[in-house]
Amino acid sequence: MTEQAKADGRSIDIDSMLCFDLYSTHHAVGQIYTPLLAPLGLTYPQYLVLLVLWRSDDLIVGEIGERLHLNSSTLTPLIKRLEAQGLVRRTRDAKDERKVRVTLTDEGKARQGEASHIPDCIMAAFGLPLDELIALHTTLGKMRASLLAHAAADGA
Amino acid sequence: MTEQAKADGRSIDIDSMLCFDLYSTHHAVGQIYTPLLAPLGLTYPQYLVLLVLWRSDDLIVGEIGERLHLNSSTLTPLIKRLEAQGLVRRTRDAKDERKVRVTLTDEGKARQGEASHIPDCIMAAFGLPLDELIALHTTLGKMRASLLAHAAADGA
DNA sequence: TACGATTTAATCGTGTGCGATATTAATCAC
DNA sequence: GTGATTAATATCGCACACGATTAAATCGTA
Repeated sequence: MTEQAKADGRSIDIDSMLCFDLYSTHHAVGQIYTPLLAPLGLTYPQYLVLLVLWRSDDLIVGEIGERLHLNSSTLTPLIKRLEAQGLVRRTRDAKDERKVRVTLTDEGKARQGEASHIPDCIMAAFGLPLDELIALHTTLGKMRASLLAHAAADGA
Repeated sequence: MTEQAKADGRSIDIDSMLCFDLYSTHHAVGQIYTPLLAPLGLTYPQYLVLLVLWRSDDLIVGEIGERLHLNSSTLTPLIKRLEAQGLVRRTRDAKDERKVRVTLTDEGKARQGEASHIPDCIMAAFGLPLDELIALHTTLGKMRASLLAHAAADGA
């Protein structure tokens, strides 16, 4: 058992509590997004891919994967579903045929307008003041960087 | 578009950044847990179920689901996999045959000792001082409560 | 007692996610 | 310039995760 579990009552199992915090808050976010995205015919990961493309269109699969920390085995079928809905096009790069360029269709671009109300809904659902949200963003950024560094170190 | 996006450069898209923070930090936690749990033959959700049972053995499926915010369609197959590994037993409650009681086997109890090094590994990987971790726990708790309240309100 | 409503798990279909592997294209070595 | 290596995407198998539905047991109440 952890040392701090014995030394300090308030920090018992802070590790598993925090992991569970991330796990369950992430789920709770999903429960907010699902009804907002359902009318647009999108899932949350699909919305994330569109967010990336709305910011900078015409990316290859690997570039989307870098931004979202997803690999091709997840992205390929997901992007094909977006293509089946007519929101993006998948075309082989003429210069390098290994690459698949993903570009928004007119309908894919139009979805941005239809989704424009979502950020305010999310901010409202967070229920925290802006400065606290920014602090949270900073803390989670540091934590993620540390976690990824440890994962890479153990894997090497 | 959000109002604060125009007013304050640092808070542009804080909503999607924060959702992505939760999403990707959660994933990063998974990448830390996976190699730690692999020698025990466990996945992270399976480990969470065992954490719950180690704390209080002999729960019904619904009680585990309450604690982890998971429903039976996720838990039933997951617990069956734990049963197939000989870590838990599933028995119908004699008093109320609708309920399935989940209890640890001796081998399931023994896994707790084999997993005892994990919390310290996780704490180290977080890379943040304890007070910051406790503050994060508090913030995420408030956020989760707000998100769930909004989800319930919209659903009703 | 009977019978409709509720509770509890289980099942089904869809959509992520990942590791391992395969496939194809490009590049490097010599 | 050909063979080996590397890079980029796709495929496969497994394990979540959820909503909707189903099935069985129990409860409430007339």
